[in-house]
Amino acid sequence: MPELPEVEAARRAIERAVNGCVITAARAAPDRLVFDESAPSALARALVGRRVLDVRRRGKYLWWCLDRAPHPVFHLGMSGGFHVGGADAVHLRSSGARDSRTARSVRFTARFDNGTVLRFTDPRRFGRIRLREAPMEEPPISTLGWDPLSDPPALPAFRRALSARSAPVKSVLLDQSVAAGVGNWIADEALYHAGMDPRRAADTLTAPELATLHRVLRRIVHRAVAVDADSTRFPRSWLFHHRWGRRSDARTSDGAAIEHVIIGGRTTAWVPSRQR
DNA sequence: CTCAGTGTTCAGTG
DNA sequence: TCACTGAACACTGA
Repeated sequence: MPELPEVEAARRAIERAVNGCVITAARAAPDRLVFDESAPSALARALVGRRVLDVRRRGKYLWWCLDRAPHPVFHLGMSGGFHVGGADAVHLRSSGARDSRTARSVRFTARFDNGTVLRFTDPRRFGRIRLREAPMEEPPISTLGWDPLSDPPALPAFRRALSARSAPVKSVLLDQSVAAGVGNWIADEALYHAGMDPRRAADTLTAPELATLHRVLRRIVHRAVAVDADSTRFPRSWLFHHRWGRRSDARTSDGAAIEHVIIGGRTTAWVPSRQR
């Protein structure tokens, strides 16, 4: 799930549930991949007793500003997600295949003094939880480019960034040091609505094309965030609803053929009859 | 059984 | 050094 809109939806849910609350307990599964150099025990130690002053996001990274450093920084990877529950709302150990699968993928749990329980799940374990003294000033967050929601680029900056790159425009959009938070489906969606061939070298785009892409990218992100990243509420006209179908016969809602190519190592859905 | 997948990083190349 | 490409990572579901 996790591109910018999903992470922003998670940020808002967490903020709503626990802003101003004190962490009363924290448990991290022993998992090198997820926690890396911060031992799980160190993570729990740093969090318990701390108050959450703010929940912030930039690109696909989300972090909690506590009343004392270090602060936990989260990345959802390919399959990560937060689950917010009241003291008795979530029974991850109850019966049912789905629940036990979810329970198995819990990598981190925190309890708060208002009874809320927050769980970070990630079956595929590409997600990351790290401690940072000053998240904004340190990698990886300090290396991120502009955020299309909270820090959108002015058109001239957008134009400069793209016209300096010879890689396919799709790859440039996915570059987090350029557009933080843009992921595979948002890049495809933006290029589809901009009528632009994703394989084109970014430095061959004309000024009007760049202006269109700039506008469309912001619109997609805003719309997705406005519905809390609930894809069932994305506009029907979006490529999103059709890109996942069987590759051979995928079509847009009005019948245009969807092709799939690999660009920058990622499957790219596009409509050759509409994108030049 | 095989393959693709809403992401990032790192080694290799030019 | 830089820009770019492709593989690796780990696991699930189609």
